[in-house]
Amino acid sequence: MLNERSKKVLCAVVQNYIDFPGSVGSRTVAKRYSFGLSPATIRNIMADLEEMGFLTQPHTSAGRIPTDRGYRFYVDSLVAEGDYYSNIEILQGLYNRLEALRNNIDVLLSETTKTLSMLSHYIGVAMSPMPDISTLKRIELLKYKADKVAAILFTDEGLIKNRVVSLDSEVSQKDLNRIAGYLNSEFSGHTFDEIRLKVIKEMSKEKTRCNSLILRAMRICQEALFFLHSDIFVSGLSEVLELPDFADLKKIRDLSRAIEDKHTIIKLLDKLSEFDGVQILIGSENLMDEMEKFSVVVSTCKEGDRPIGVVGIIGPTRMNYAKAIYIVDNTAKFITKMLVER
Amino acid sequence: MLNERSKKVLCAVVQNYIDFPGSVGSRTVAKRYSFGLSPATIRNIMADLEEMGFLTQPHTSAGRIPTDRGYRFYVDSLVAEGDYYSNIEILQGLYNRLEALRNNIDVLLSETTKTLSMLSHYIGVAMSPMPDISTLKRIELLKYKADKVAAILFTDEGLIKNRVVSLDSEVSQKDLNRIAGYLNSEFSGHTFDEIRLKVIKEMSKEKTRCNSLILRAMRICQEALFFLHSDIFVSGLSEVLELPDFADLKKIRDLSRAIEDKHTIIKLLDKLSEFDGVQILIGSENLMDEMEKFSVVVSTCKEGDRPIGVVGIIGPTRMNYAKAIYIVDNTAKFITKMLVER
DNA sequence: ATTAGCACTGAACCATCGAGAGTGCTAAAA
DNA sequence: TTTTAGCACTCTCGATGGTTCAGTGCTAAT
Repeated sequence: MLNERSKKVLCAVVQNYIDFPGSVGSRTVAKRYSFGLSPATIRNIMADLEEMGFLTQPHTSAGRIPTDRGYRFYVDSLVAEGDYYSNIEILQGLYNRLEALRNNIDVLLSETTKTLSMLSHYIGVAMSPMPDISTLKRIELLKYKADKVAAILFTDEGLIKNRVVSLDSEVSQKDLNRIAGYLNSEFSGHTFDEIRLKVIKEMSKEKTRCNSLILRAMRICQEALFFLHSDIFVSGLSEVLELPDFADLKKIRDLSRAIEDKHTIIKLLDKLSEFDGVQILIGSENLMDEMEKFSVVVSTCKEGDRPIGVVGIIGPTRMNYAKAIYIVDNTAKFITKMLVER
Repeated sequence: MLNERSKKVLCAVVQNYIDFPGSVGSRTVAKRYSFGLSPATIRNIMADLEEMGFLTQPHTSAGRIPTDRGYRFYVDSLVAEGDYYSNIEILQGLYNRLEALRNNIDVLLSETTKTLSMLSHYIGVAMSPMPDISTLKRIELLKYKADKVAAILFTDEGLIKNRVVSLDSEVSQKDLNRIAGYLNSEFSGHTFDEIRLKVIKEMSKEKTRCNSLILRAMRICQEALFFLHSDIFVSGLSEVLELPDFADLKKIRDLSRAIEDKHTIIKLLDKLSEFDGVQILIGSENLMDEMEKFSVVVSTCKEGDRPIGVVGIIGPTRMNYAKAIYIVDNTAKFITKMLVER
């Protein structure tokens, strides 16, 4: 459908647009990339590419700029060729700083976003695994105040969460230990989703309602395990505001709305986390109105098949994809190593 | 130095500028605020006010706009008169939503910032107490992996923090309990600052180095207590971007740089937290270059004399101060109640 | 001390114009 | 048949200039 020559021209246009702001004309392409073709020929090809939806004109008599579809083609051929960036030294230096934080996953992820945004000059994002599908490793209950208990949740993914829950009556630490023991024997090794179901089922049993220990245990679970959510970290908005792409206010508003709506971002990243390797969504592929001018490049850190975190970059569709892919890929691998070895 | 009439004119100009964007001229003041004076007289007064540094002209033959000093005078007289906003019902409705979160201070504060920004249409900020001056109530050590321990720190302010620390050798939970017991007996009731000093002192003692239990305890403390920092929550950037004040890119960049630099914001809020009641910093009073076009309205939640949290609003200097003060004041009182009753 | 009157100022808006970049089309060349 | 040169055309962008308008500062009268 697209002959070799058209492909080359398309990629040249996209590349040039990424490298230099401003629409790209036939003359530029003919000159800068040596096709041995005259501007007129390039013009014809570009007209064809426009017809096919890879390029568009901001206005008659301007050059062409890529559409989302154009970027997609470019990125796909980039990935196919494995033609990324490469200067590992710079990365390594920044990663070293993160080494010291490996014990505390939330601090690690939060700092990782800063590193990502520094490296890429785009927005860095990172997300801890979705609690719903995380598996509980252990729960500990510590008496906190007379009728409050701090529940410490450990997951197989290495997350540690603490939540305070209120009880209807005072309970001794000894009783709490018994309750915790019971909960661990029942729920350890199950995902939070499963546990929630079990709790609901258990609560409806006659037997449970009579056994005050189990009843208490279930109540605590209800409060402690519901409404858990992924932690998400975002940083580097000020980086992208320096880019010429963000000259207009509307775009900035959209972006800031999008990144403040953590819930939606979490869903987006979660959906991507089932795949392996670097995933890329370009412009409207995001399926979020506010994000239609932006691209997302992410990779999921996995231990076996289980996601243990997501890292990535958000930037304008006119993004240096080669560099972004390279950075995200390496950062994900680095974080994976740190989290798995932990 | 400023006679009654000048004061009134000054406040009228500021009020008008806050209510309607655009510089305010003598005619407007004379008309909208019934002084019984002609525009010409107002003009003279305004010229005086400019000379004294309360007002400024964007350009000759434009109206006047307030300087930071002008705002300051206005705000001071606002506070002196206790002349705030008042429709408590709206607030109450939003606060109810927060009630459910009272057990978990970080979730509470994070949601509070959203409420603040929704109410004010400016940026909401909230900060947990500075760990340095928080007092440790209890420390618990839970075995996490072979050579890792999760340290759970409880403070008198109601914070719960967990950190993972690495050990040089495996330690049993029983030993950990002994270590925790020792640490609690030694450090409970002391601030983290004090504890850090004690740890350093202890580490230098010959006796310590020989006692492997104490040595371990100190090592754990070192890792767990150092580099603690306040949690800070910020939200509502997209709200302020809708304001006409944020038409120009430079301002947006400054603001986003300022709120991404959490460290500096923490220092700023910390400095303000020693005072009681609503504190206001206008424009350049912030002493941060990036913040010179913005104002901060905060109030510290205290239990007795001890700060247990800071809540506030960041917005343009052209801010509805009466409303902002009202919102911050009430929110701080509400949060204080929730945290203290906990 | 206050005010009316008036000349003056500078931003904002609008229309116009020329330059420049780049196109599409046509006809000639390969 | 494909490629290219040539040319008319289109649209943006920046500069220019005129007009309007809000609001000032000053002066002289009240």
